[in-house]
Amino acid sequence: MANQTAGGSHRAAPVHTDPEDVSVLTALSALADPVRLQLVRELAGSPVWTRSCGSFDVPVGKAALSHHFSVLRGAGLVEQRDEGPKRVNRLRREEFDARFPGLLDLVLRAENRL
Amino acid sequence: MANQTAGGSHRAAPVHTDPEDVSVLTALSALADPVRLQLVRELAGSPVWTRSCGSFDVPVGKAALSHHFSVLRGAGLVEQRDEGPKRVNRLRREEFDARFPGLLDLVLRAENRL
DNA sequence: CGGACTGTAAGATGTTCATCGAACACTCGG
DNA sequence: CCGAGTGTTCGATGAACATCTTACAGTCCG
Repeated sequence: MANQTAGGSHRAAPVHTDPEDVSVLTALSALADPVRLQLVRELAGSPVWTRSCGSFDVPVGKAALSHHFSVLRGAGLVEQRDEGPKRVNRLRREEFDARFPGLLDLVLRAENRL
Repeated sequence: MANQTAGGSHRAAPVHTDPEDVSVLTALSALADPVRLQLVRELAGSPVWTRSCGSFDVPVGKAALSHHFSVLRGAGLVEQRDEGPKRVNRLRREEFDARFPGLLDLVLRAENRL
């Protein structure tokens, strides 16, 4: 019957935090980690809603990966949506940029090595 | 004979890091701490070279304080100079801003609660 | 249904880091 | 030279966190 994108999954919906409710400290802490930094960067270089959690080339297991995405959600950086068995991601560019102007741009600059 | 600012103290000079040599990760990590955030903010609101390390109203002992200043120096955020028995500080606004445009401005905005 | 795939949850482990207390170094004024 | 003031270093402690392993909960396909 109902398809994935349509009806709605029976899975617990991911908890999202509005960037407006995020403190500077939380935002900086979220970005101050090599793995999460790479996630954000890869995400920024991909079309929206195209990357599932497992599609990232990071050197950690899926449990840790799940944790990192939880942190990114809590910082208002990433939005997630269930699409069949996968959970696809979107970088909340505009919303996050409205709350912290220039921060994402800064982090995404190639000049900024690790 | 030689006065403090002139001759040069016999004390170990503080180790400074050029903002140009600082990674994004280091910069974000340095700012992702409540005590250091407060130090930077207080420093930004004071004239240059007027604040000694002990003049900040932070809820930590002097040992921890010394550590935090070390981190801030390592991130290219603060410059220190010995002035008599005191060590006075300067926020490296322009230099840091050249390396990470907008980051300091963002952190100093009053709108950004802790 | 059963199995492959994807992600989350819980518990254990190890490391990093913020903090403190105490000892030390240096400067300056009596 | 001594003492007050200022800051650093060292060792230890405790908390936070990143990670793993294992177990579990969904979704989809045959």
